[in-house]
Amino acid sequence: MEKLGVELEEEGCGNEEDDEAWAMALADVGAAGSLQGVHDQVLPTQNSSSRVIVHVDLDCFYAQVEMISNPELKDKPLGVQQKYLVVTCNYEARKLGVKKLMNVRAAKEKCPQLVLVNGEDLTRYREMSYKVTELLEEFSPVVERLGFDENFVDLTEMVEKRLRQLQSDELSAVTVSGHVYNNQSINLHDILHIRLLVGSQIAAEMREAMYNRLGLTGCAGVASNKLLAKLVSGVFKPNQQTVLLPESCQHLIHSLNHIKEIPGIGYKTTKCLEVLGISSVHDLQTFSSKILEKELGISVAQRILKLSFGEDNSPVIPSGPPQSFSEEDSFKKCSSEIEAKKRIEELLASLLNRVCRDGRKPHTVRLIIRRYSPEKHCGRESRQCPIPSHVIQKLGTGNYDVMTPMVDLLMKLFRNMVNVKMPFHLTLLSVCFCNLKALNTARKGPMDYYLTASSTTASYSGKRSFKMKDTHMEDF
DNA sequence: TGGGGTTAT
DNA sequence: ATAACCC
Repeated sequence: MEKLGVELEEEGCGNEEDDEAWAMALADVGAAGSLQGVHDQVLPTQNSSSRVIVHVDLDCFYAQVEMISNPELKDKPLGVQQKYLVVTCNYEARKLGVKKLMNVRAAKEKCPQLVLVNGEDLTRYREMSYKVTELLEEFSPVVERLGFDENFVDLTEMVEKRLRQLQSDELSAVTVSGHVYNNQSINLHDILHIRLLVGSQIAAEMREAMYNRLGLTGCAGVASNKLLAKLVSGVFKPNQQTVLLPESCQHLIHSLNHIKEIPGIGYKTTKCLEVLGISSVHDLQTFSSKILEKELGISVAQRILKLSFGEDNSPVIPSGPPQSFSEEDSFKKCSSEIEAKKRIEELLASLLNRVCRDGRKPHTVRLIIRRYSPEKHCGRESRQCPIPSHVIQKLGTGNYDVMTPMVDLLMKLFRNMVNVKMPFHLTLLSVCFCNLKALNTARKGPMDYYLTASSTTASYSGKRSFKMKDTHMEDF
């Protein structure tokens, strides 16, 4: 009995609603009579709420979108190119040795028949990405995006609801959809197993809907938290799904060859841990927490230590509409203010279209640059400022030139960062609109609350079509 | 390494 | 404003 408590992560304290849902599910199980033992087994863990989370991960997303756009590309090895990189490729190409983020030359060398399409314009990918998120939101509104091609959904409530609607004699007939991690045996007397199996059925329905309605395939992983759901979703790879039962949690986490494979332990932390002689999950699990806290800070140390045990109490946070819109362009060299201005104008023109279609208004604009350095890692600098309110007003309207004041503003930010009287060498420019507000919230008073609250709730997809009066941009 | 995103400090 | 993380 204690063992069960250990293998469940101690998720954040269950709220009242969770506990109520628990009690109802347990009542149903109890009614099954022969399943009476479930009570004794599960009740001790009730105070630590147990969730059912699915991680949905589209297969080579950009390549799939391209194949839908142009079906001739199906059954051919396809790569999506950004600058000199193949950022992703379909499975035909992978069979022939092409990898993600491979140099175009290396990819062509490995696979001369490789077909390449340019994927620098993310518009269609972004649109399809939000269609996926919105489809998943139909199942449960609690959907968190991770990049363009991954989503987490908290299925806990949906699972409880389905269990409540099951007849007691149907409980023992619940089946899994897809793979069970580690081929672990299912115990239908274990309510945790039952819940996760119902989660696997919902995951299958989600993948079916994605395929039928959007033509997209993907993987899904079902587990009791985001970390485990994400790790398990990748176990069977294209277009399959896997559920993790609690007893195989340690097996999963120890199947990782290196701590850098744990989501949440990134480049910097990995470097830091390497210096401490930590490279395997076991190394991290058994390392002194005090020393770790001193090296990484208490926050990171405690979080990654828990991650190493497969524990992750972070909630699925509904993403809602985006917090920012940005467009960037990288290049070999930009060394004149004139050229920078031209590039900034292009970025801005696309952004204004996007912001306009969103309907909300950005109140802040930011300019980001990357300076050339012989072979150092990134290092970006940025300057931001509020957007003057008279410019904000014109943003949605489509008439009058909002380009000119915005370009002027951005060039001021540019000159604030770059001393244009000295030689410079930039390799990236990016413009970002952020601090998005629902309406012109400049007014104060009781109405303000209602105005902002309602339109933030709306689902996110392209509304409001609009044509720019501004010149040039996407001539080709 | 691209062209995006997020949150924490 | 930067730095870390994610894809």
